[in-house]
Amino acid sequence: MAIPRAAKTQRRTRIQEEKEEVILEAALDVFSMHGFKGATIDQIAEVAGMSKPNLLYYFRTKEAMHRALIDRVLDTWLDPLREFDAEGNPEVEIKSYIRRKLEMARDFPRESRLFANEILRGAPLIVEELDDLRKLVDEKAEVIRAWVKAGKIGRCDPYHLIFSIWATTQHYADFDVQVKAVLGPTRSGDGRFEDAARFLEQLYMNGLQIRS
Amino acid sequence: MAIPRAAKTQRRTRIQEEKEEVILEAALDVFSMHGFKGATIDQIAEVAGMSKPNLLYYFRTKEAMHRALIDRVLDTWLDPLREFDAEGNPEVEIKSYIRRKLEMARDFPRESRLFANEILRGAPLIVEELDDLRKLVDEKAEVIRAWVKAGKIGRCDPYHLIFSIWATTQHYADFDVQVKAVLGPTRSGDGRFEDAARFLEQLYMNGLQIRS
DNA sequence: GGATAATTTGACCGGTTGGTAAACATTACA
DNA sequence: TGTAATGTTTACCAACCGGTCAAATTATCC
Repeated sequence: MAIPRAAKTQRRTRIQEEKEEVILEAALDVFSMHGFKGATIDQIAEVAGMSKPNLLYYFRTKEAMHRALIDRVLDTWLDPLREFDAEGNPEVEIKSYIRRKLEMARDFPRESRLFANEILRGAPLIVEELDDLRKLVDEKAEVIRAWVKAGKIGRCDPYHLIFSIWATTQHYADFDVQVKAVLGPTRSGDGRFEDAARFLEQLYMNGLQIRS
Repeated sequence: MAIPRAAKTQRRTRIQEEKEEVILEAALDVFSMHGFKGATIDQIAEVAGMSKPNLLYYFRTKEAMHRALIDRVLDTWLDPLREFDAEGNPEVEIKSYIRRKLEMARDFPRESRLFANEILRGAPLIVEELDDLRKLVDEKAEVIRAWVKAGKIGRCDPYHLIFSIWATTQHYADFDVQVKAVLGPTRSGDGRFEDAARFLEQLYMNGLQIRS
C-alpha cells in the first residue's frame, strides 16, 4: 500500500501537528548549534526522541527541516521592527525597539544563531526574504528620516542606525560564549541583559540627541 | 624509506613555507564560508590547487589546519584593542578604535567570519584564548573607568561599551550579505564603510558625551 | 651525475551520513 | 470490530569524507 507522505497530505493529523512541533524544536537545537552541514539527522532524531526514518516521514529531507525552521523563525524575527511606529515619538520607539530586540536575544538565542549561521553562509536560501527585509527597512528608514527632518532626533544615517541596533542586540545571543567569558561567571548572570539595556538606551538617547 | 612529515621537521623548507601559505589562504576561504564541519578537505585542496593527500602532507588533520588558522587570526585580531591607550584622550582613542575595527571588517572579512563561526559554535577550541581576551578586556575596561572618573566621558558600563563596538563593526563583515541586501546595489559600494564610520563616530561621541 | 631526502599523487579504506524499502504497529473511522 | 490510512522501525544502501599507503616524481647536496 502506498504510504502518503505527511507533507503531501492536505489535512494534517493531530499526530502530525505534534510531531512536527517536536521535530522542529529539536532541529532548532541542533541547527543553531552546529549549522546546516554540521547538524546530522541522527542528532536531531535523538534530541527529538524518535528514529531517523520517522523524522524523514515528516520532513522528506534535511533541507526541508531547515527550510521549515527558517520560514518560521524569520516571520517572528522581524516583528519588533514592524512595530516601529511612525506616529510614536522617537524616545519611546527606539527605547522599546532596543528592549524588544534584547528580549529576543535573551529568550530566543537559538533562533538568533540559526539566522546568524544562515547569513554567515551567504544566505543561500533566503534571498527572497532578504528582499522583503529590504522593503521593510526602507519603510522604517523613511520614518527615521522624518524624525530627523522634524528635528526630533539628531542627523544620522537611518540605515546604519538600524544596523547598529541589530548588531548590538543580537550580539548577546550570537556571541554569548564570548560575552560570558569576558564578563566572567560573576557578572554574566541574568543581570547582564539589564546592564546591556541600560547602556544601550543611554548610548542611543545621547547618541541621537534625544532629550528625555 | 620513512617519510618525515613536514610538520615534524625542525627546519622548514622554502617549499614548506610557500605551500603552507597557499593552503592556509585556501582554508580561510573555505572555513570562513562553510564553518568547520561544512568545509571539506577536498574543497580546500581544490581552491589551493593541489591534491588532498598533498594537503595532508603539510597539515596532518583537518583540525590542524583549522587550529593553525585560528591561532594566526586571533593574534592579529586583537591588535586594535591592544593599541587602546590609557594615556591618550578618549575622543582620539575611541574614534581610532572604531576606525581600525571597521577597516578590519572591510579588509579581512573572512577572518572575522572564521572567528564568528567559531564563537557561534560555542568556541570549542579557543577556551584558553578567551581567557587571554578576558584579561585584556579587563585591563582596557579599567582605562575606560578611569576616563569616566576623570569626567572625560559620561558614565557608562565599560564592558558593554566594548561589546557594542565589537558588534557594530564586525557586523559589516559577518552580516555582509544582509547589509548589502538592505542597502541595495546602489548604496552598498565601498562608500558604505565611510557612511558607517561617520555614523558610529557620531553615535559614540554624542553617546558618551565626548566634546569634540 | 648520483644518492638521498622532500614532495606529490592515484588508489584505496573504514566510518559516517542522507536517504530508502518494506515490514510492522497503531490510529481513525465506517 | 474490521479495515484502510497513518505512523514507526529495522535493515540497508550509495555517496561522501577524513585519512592512509605505497609508489612515483622532484628538489637538494655531495
